[in-house]
Amino acid sequence: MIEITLPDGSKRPFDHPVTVHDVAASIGAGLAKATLAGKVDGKLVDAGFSIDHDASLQIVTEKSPEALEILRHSTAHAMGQAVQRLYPGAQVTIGPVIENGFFYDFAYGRPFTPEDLPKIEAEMEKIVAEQLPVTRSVKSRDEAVAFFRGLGENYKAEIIESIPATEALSLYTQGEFTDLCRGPHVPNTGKLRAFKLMKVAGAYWRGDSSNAMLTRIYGTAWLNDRDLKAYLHQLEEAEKRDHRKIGKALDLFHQQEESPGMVFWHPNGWAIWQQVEQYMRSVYRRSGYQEVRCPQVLDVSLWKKSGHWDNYAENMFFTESEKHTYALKPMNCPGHVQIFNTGLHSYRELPVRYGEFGGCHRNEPSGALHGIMRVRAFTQDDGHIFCLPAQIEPEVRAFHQQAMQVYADFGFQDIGLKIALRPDKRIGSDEVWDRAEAALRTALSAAGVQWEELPGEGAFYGPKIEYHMKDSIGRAWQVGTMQVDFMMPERLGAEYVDEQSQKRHPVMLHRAIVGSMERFIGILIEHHAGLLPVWLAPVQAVVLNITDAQGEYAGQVAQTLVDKGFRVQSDLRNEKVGYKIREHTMQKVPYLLVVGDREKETGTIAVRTRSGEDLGSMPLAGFIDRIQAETQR
RNA sequence: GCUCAUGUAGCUCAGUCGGUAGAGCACUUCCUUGGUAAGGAAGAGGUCACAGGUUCGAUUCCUGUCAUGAGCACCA
Repeated sequence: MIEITLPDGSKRPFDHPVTVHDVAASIGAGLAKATLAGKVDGKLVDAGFSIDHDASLQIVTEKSPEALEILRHSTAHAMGQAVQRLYPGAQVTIGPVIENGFFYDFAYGRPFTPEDLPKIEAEMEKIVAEQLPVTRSVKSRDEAVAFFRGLGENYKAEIIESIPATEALSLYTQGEFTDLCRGPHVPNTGKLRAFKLMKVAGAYWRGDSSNAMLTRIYGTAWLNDRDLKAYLHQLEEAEKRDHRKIGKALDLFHQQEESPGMVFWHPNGWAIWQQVEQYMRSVYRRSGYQEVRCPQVLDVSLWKKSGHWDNYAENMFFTESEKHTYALKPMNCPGHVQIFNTGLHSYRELPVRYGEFGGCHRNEPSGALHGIMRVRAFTQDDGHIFCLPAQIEPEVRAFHQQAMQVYADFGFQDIGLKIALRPDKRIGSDEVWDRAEAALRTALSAAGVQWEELPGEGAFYGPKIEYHMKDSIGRAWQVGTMQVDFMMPERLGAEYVDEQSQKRHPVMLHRAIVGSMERFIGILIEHHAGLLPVWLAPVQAVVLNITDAQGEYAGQVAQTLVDKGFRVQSDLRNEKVGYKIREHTMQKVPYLLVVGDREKETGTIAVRTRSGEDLGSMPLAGFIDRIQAETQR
């Protein structure tokens, strides 16, 4: 006799072991049909799972939060099966569920191409129509290895070999297809719903670039066609926000073949840059940083001392002159240390804070380049704090608050925080690392925020806090960072004199808020879909005349606003006002100021916003008050 | 760097099963002076990414290079 407790608290007795599906059927035929899986004592299991003891049970249907993941995983299996039907000899490797879908990595004689996808999709549809039952079986590790070797699935066998021998493994079979899988899966392939194969890409076996390149096929899967369509639509919308597209349409910047990974800033784009830079300069000033400027090109001897020659050379650009080898700086820290090293510092002076808009060059792998988000020449809002160990925590806390204020001012609320902890390859004692990591955690706790920890991801000289922001299609980019460094001051000979007149090495904190100006502006463009807030907009208003009769007045209005410090242009072309409005609206200019005879006579302007709102006629002074209030920071 | 795809006018894109190319918008000129998202007409504009090869002939086919895109790896 066993008793099954349902989520509503009701209990059902059975005199023999029952499956999840049996229990569902005892409740109703409709529920049985809708059953995708079950949750027994909180553990996800297949619908066919047999319960042999008193247990709590939750039936998983498409309404359950777990449904989508199960569906996606089963859809991945259907794709694996389809590929093996169409391309005998293709080996399946791993096929996990990811955000919005799934992928599967295949090893095959040739890479798959986009042309293969429709065929595979059609075969998947067949598999769905066949309604193949999905069954689970258990094998010992060694049995499983032998089984997959027998099938010629060597990659699979390799994965299983790395699992302890004592573990039993579950295999899922549908028709002729069997794969190793933790499950659960849908009871039969007929349960699969709306799916679409999205793209093919290369991916290294086990994520290691020294291994073979497999073909990865990405797919998306949803509960119904409506959700699938909504997702595809969302992707299209996101594409419209792409900073490369908007950058071209709004004439912000361009890139060209002769300078891969570098940016030509056009007047409009540079206007945005200047706003960001001047804002960040005021942040430096308000938070106790002294702005400095260092050379771009430095002799390699310095990079040998700093450790970059040994650890970073493959990412650096070099140049020669008169038998000396120089490097373009990939980082600003060694330069700041040189400034700190001039003169003698007392512990009383600390913390010393330097800030720079530091241009860096890094020879990034060609495949990593991405618009202005990932470039080879970029400018960091890079600051370094030379301080005492006891000052780490207050400095980190102050930085965090300042950083969050900056993000909020730029319109970002959703910032992902991570702490990257000690890597295997590191310098310094565990005790020092303990202290450094604890300081970061304490500072963030004090700020009352959540973070994710990334073991092994820290820099070799210290742990770091990373601030991440998402772009329009969900890719997360690191912007700000705060790093604790116990090494560089020693390597480069930075010193201060302590209370006992002893020379000591200060702790060095590396910090950036926007990270790279280029990336941050790229994210700004995507975040606002090009509709930059008035204080950042490259052109804040355009004055439009209706006929030549108001040309002079329009010019005066524009000049008055320019004199007040606003970025304003006039458009006096011989075009209809509707034409000009369309053009400047598409250029996303926040305010269009129309002047006709009425405005000219009364000394007013008719104000229209880029969203199409008509604010009516107002005296110029009234508009100035408005835009002034809006652009204050 | 790796896999796949792409590279045609300022922009967005057609096209040539091998016979040196076309649209819309933008641009120039003329007409039009019109009150809130495209007024009309005419014109100019391309070594079809670059370099080799095959061919009577290559923008088209092949190879290589460069760049770009997606993903992987790497990272602000």
